[in-house]
This record gives sequence, structure tokens and C-alpha cells, in this order.
Amino acid sequence: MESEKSWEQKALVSELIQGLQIAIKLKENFNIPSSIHTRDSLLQSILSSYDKALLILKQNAPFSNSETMHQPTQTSSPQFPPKDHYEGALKDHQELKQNSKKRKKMPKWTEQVRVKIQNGVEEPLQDDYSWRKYGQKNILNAKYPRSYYRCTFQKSKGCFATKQVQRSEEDTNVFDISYRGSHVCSQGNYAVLPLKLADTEEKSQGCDSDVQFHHAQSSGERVTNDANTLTVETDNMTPHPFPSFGCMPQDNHHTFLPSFVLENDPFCSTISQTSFFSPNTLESNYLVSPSFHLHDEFDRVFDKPCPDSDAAGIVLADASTINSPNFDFNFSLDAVGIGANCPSMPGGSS
DNA sequence: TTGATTTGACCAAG
DNA sequence: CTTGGTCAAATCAA
Repeated sequence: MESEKSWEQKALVSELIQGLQIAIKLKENFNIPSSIHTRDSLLQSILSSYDKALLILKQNAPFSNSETMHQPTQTSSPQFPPKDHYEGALKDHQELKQNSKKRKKMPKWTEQVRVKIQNGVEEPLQDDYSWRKYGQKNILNAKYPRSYYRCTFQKSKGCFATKQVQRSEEDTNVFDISYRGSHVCSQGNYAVLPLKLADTEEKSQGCDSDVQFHHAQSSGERVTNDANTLTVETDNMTPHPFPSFGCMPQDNHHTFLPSFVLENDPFCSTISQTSFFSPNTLESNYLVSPSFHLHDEFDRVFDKPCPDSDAAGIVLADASTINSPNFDFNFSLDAVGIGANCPSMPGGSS
């Protein structure tokens, strides 16, 4: 538990610093001739980094108390997430062992995933996490049954993450997926936000693996969107050996829907996440990469629409500092050449 | 043989 | 009482 906390703390710091570094790069870019595309890309990276940072903060805030997210930042060595959150999570898990029938208080978020169809067949793919189906149920007034999955390592590692999968009635190529609970196993780097493992061999090692993560942004990645979906084509990409929120798709074409919400938390940024479905129950494929929407936050903070709300959160940048074993949260904004008077920084000086 | 899936039963919440 | 979520025995598959 402590290591998880530490890891997320580092990830948060890393994302914030990364955003700053890219901002510096963008600033430098204004002084030299460069394409609008390049600047736009840098801008997207910044948005993505802070989006992710905000997401970490929100993920780690106590779920029933949204106020915690707005508490003033501690003046020295702030701890993200709050220690209480982990104690609470542990308590939740202990309660689950005592009463596993219902898990009302588990954090839950939903997403919609569009399956990839090739040659008329929905492609089964793998997930960042190893799930085990433990039930299926016909839901009242629902056309399609709902399937229930739990983390494969629930028993061996006490990982109580679960998910529910149900085919959408509006679009049969879309699945509604609900995730509950955090992964305490180490399949993904983040407890709740899975990452694409380097390959299936690593993946098969499950919770015990010291996995290597890939990350989605690199050359050759193209992001497009139409009215309803975002598509990331990742052919000819070279995997990066550092972890991030991103993913390295196993195929070269990921499609997902930008309509994910965190339940009971309207303030929270939206996220998407990979999942997989049992081929035997028509729940095939998973095609979602983590997507983080800073734009909602931007809109809220600045009380106006985010300038670029179309390609939200797709761009991911170098997060190599996550690997730093002893990253200190005490860093100076001045040290990287940017003033600390950003109006939207939670707890930032102004 | 072992691990995953299926499926009817059980149970708690509303 | 109804319904959704989970359990666990039976079954399947590698």
C-alpha cells in the first residue's frame, strides 16, 4: 500500500513537472520559426500532463468527500494521495471480505468502448489487467446481459478490482463498461489506471511481474475524430521504455468514445480505460487507451470553453521521471523558469 | 490437472 | 418483493 502511494505521488509530480517542461519548450518555440502543428502538439502535451495530474489527485481523493480535492495544498511535502485514502481503501477491502455480496461504496466509473471489427468478426484482444469472469446476468429492460469480471489476482493478491460489461443497445458495437475498485496488484502501474504492458509475455506474469510499460505518444501516432469517436492510429510506432498513462496498442488502430464519467463525482475529469470481453458472450475486444480530459477542468476554472476540446487528452509525453526512485515533491516552479502564479494550479500561490 | 467460464442459486439493497 | 451483484458447483478447455 505504501509503495502504491509512493508511486502515485511520483507520478503526480512527474506529470506536473512534465507539463512545466513542455510549457517551457512551447515558450521557446515561440522564439523560433516552427509550425503551428508543433505548437499545437506541445499544447496538447501540456493539457494532457495537467489533465493526468488532476486525475491522479481526484482519483486519490476520498470518494465520498469531494471537498478534499479542493483543500489547500500543504506547505511542505504534501502527500498525494492523502494517507486517509489508502487507509480507507484498505478498510473497504477488509469490509469486502466480510461482506462481498455488495460493494456499494467502491469507487466506480464507466466508459463506453467501441469494438474493432475485422472481417466481420469482433476482434478479441487483451487487457492491461487480467480479469476473470464470475457471473453474467440478464438485466431488467436490457437487451443484452451484463457480465461481471473480477481481477484474476483477487485471491492471491487481494486485488478487488471488478468490472461490468454490457453491450450497448443503441450501438451494438459499443460496450458499456463499469469499473469498480482499485487494482492493488501490480498488473498496471496505476492502481486504477491501467497501462498497456509491453507484451503478452509480461502481461501473463500478472501481479508479480516487474513489467515494462510503453507509452502512446511518439512519432507516427495520429489522432483523428469524427462526431462520436476518437481514433488513434499507431502504426510504425516505436515503443518507449518508460511508463506513463499512455498505452502501446497491440494492434495499430484504437478507437474509443469520449464519453466517460466518474460516478458520484461530477467535478471529476473523465477517463477511459482498457477492458476486455469474453468472446463466448459476444463481448469481444477492448480498444480503449487511457484518455484524460483536462478540458472540463479548464472550462470550470476559467469559466469558458477550453480552446481545444476536440482532441482531448490523447497526447502523451515523456514521463520518464516516474521511474525516479526518490523524487521529492518539493520542487520549485521558479527552478524551471515558470512563475508560480498560475491561476489554475490547485493550491498554487497567487 | 489446472485454470477459466457458465449458470442457477443465494443474498442484500432499495 | 424485485433486482442487481456475487457465489460456487458444474463444465469446458488447454
